[in-house]
Amino acid sequence: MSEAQQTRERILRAATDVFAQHGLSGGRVKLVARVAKSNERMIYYYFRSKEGLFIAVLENVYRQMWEAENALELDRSPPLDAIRAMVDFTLDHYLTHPEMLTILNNENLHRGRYVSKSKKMKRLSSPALDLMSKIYDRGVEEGVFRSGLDPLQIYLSILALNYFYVSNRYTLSAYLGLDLAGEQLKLWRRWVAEMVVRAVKAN
Amino acid sequence: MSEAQQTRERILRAATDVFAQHGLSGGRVKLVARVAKSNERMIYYYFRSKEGLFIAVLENVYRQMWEAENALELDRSPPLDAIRAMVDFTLDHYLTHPEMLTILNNENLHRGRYVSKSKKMKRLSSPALDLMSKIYDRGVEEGVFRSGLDPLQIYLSILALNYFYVSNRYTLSAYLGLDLAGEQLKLWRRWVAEMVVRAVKAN
Amino acid sequence: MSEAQQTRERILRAATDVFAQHGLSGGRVKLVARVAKSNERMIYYYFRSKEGLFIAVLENVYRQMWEAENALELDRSPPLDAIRAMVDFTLDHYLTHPEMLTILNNENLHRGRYVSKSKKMKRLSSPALDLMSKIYDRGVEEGVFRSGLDPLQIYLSILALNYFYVSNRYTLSAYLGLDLAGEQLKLWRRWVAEMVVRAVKAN
Amino acid sequence: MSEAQQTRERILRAATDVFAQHGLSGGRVKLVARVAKSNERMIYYYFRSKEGLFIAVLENVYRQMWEAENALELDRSPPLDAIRAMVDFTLDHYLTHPEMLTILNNENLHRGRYVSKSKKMKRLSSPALDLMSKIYDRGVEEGVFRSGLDPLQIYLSILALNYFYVSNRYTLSAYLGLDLAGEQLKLWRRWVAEMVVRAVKAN
DNA sequence: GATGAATGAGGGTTCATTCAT
DNA sequence: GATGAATGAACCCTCATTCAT
Repeated sequence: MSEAQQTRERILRAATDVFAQHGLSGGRVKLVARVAKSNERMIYYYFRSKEGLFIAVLENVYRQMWEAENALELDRSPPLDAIRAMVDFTLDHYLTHPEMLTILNNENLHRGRYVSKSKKMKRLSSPALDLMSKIYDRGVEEGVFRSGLDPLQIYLSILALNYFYVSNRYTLSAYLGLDLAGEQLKLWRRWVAEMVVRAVKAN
Repeated sequence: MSEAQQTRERILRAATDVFAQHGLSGGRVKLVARVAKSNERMIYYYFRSKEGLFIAVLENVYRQMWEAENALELDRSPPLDAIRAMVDFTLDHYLTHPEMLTILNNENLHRGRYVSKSKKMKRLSSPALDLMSKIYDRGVEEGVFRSGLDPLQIYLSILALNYFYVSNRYTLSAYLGLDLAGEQLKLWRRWVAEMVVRAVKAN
Repeated sequence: MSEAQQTRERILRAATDVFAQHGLSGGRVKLVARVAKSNERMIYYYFRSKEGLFIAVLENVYRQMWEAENALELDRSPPLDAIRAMVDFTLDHYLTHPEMLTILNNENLHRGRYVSKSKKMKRLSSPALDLMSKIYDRGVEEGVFRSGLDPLQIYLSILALNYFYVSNRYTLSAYLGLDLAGEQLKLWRRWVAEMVVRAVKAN
Repeated sequence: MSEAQQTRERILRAATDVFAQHGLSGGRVKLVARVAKSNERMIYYYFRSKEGLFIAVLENVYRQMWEAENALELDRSPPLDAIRAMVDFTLDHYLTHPEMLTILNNENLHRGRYVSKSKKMKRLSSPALDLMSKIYDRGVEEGVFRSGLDPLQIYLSILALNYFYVSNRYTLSAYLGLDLAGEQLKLWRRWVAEMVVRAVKAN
């Protein structure tokens, strides 16, 4: 990778961290420059504006999710195992990419304004959703899943249960007076899998 | 209510809207003043600082949730019906108080920093969680629920499934190319109830 | 003293402290109110404006100096003793009324703008200067002082040597790395008396 | 000097004037920018804050004094002439650098707070004080000065007599109803020299 | 005589951004 | 490709002051 590309990369990574920690309006261009060990001018050179930088970060976050989903190989696993693997994968991805959550929350705050400004992101389609459809169909075929369900809803449920837990752990901890990390996390992982499985299993 | 209190109230409501739409750092004090039909100075008169204002908004959002939960009367409903009512209640509260979601997201962004600065919010305890415990115990007693579950997990699941759907509808719509409002919303409501019921029902 | 007058008095004293510590532009009306255990509105009630308050403080400071000078009884002391008494008096007054120094400095900063706005202060005349004139004349008459000197210059010298020392002790201490209080102060007192005496004594 | 340095210099000069005329809290950043023919932002670019700017001004004032003192060449003058030269030098420096007085007064107001924040000013030592020590020692050696005096006191006396006169001329003029500039100034210069000489001269 | 509520103007400071080199 | 200097607009906040009661 050329030096120039390295600079660009460093800025992008720094921006991901900064926006993840402070949000879009709270994230300072100056801080990005400092974290990236570059200078502000370079940010404008490579990304045109703060908004441009944010969109690049957004694209990167989505792309990483997309690539990770794409790497999933569950075509031949038994349907129930595949479902459990999906749960694990989702939770792990959120835990290892915490920046994703806050950056997506920011997008929600702005009602998806920046996603729609990106040319790259027009309908990436979700590999995981496609996968879930296949798994579900196979499960029904094999008689382990009950028919008539919507794979989208199953998929969204997995996202929801994990997203909420990881995203809200700080306020929930404060509100409920519990520590949601550690042992609780393991229990939650098992509980989510169980919920989803019970939701789809035949009889 | 005195005129002074009305002014305070107007500011608080305006701030709730503004912070809900733009976040904490994106929310402008000037805008709050304009929306409240007051002036900037009064904000500092009543709330000391922008941060003080945000904390007041946060307290208000929590209090409203707490009051709504407290008004729930499900002590004598059949356990399964009570569960379904909880799902409905949660989803409805989120839909009618959309400001809650973004404001809580902001709190999560800052890792609960402002909740912990509030004196009023130290452990409000959640009436809904208590209620869920009672419902669950009764359900087990009556033999309709299977035993050995954690009411907290059941409760969090209801929150998660609804929170995610309402909070992320804009990015999900864009990402998946669907409209999650309208008919889809009704289906989701039914699906959440079904998931939770299946998770807790005896056999 | 009526309650009303007490309030006025408390405000005036508080203002003297506040202006002495922070200067005119640095002194906050709010702080004066707090220190006086009253409220801002009362300040405007009694003094019309911040400037009016400052002028009242200024008048007070001058009046106290004037009264103290007026109480000096040195008409019958031997001239040399009288001179020494003047030195002591001046230094002591500065030490016991440190607010005077900063408030006068402030006046100097503004080139005497506020003195000239006061109706009460138009030419109070200085009792101490008059006294010095008498002492000097007597000293010449008695042959202990040399003739041809200007009592004003003698008087100003006493002021200068004491004013400077008390007023600048903080910066001088920092600049020269010395402690000008304590023992040094005693030596200075003696030195000033000696200087003045040597300046006026015949041969 | 580079253009950038010129900008910095212009701001510093402007700030010296503004703080000298209005004090620290009375001095407006906006005014500094206007006088410097620059803009407010540059002040923060070069000096970080209003306080930083004030400290820079303070350092500059001290440095100028230090340099001027350093340029004094009185090693070979007859001791009495040297003393008189010191008096002239001090008075002239105050007259040509009137900003020094108000800025130092401000420092005194704040009890030397800003001097102690400066890294550059930790003990510059005073060339003039060193010089005075040498002059005094030589004077004693040559038998023209009486022994047993403290050069610091002699030096401070010169400062005091001149500082007071220049610094307080506005209030004194108003208070005493005199004009202290013009002819009076010449007389004062002579008087100060005479006082100091009489204080140190043998017999 | 005393107080809480309200206000406009302006305070210092920081923001994202662009100009030169 | 990289950097220091410069900028205008806007930010949060505080000021002295006045309006009602």
